[in-house]
Amino acid sequence: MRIRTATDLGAFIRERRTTLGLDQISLAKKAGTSRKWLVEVEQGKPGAEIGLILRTLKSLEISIDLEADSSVATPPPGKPKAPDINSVLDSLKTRPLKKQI
Amino acid sequence: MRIRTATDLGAFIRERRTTLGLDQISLAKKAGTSRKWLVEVEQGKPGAEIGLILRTLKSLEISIDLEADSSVATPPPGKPKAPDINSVLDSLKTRPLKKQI
DNA sequence: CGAGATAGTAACCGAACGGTGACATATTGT
DNA sequence: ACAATATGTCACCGTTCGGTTACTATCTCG
Repeated sequence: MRIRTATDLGAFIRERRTTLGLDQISLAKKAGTSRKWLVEVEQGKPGAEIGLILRTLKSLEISIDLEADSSVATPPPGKPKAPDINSVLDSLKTRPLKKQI
Repeated sequence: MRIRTATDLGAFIRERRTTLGLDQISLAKKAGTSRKWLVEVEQGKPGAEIGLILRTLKSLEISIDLEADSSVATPPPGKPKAPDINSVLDSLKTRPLKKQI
């Protein structure tokens, strides 16, 4: 996926996370960060630095591409995980089942 | 170029900058940042946030690719710039003409 | 040699970040 | 209905970041 903004980055991370069947806590722990930070990134909040990076690359006309290494779900060898239909649906809906009022 | 560390990122930015015949001040101004920050990034100093981003993407097995949009030097239309042989040499040497002692 | 340009470095400082912990909301399963 | 899980949000706070402003070193050109 071509990344242009912090929102792009957040969307891609979230999509990949749900596809892998991970919750925010698990990923935060894996990455050595906090859930708060992950929430902000997934929402596209441009932290100071990432904003500067994106602007710099733009100034240099450099494009950023992110790619999930293995097609759909490739949990680290040894952890089958079996993300069933639910996680796939989640990744499609990003969680719009909220209230619908 | 496949980006794996902050050092990769810095090297790529610096290479692209010199290829375009820009000095740190010009790029910093273009990107809306400071020369200090640019120096640190080019040296591969992983700011807090970029480190987290890289770790997160790694945790999700996402790969990052950077690509200079136009082959060699494509200054924004209207600014020919004409980077002569010198900048090309610079990009090859990264500035090892220092002292050589 | 001297002037100019570019890059690396340092100290200072206000602002923003990132972590922690708690709470609210929403969805799922029993 | 209830508990459990997951996400979003908030306040607090220590740390670090990023900008500014010097100063130095190196290289180039006249």
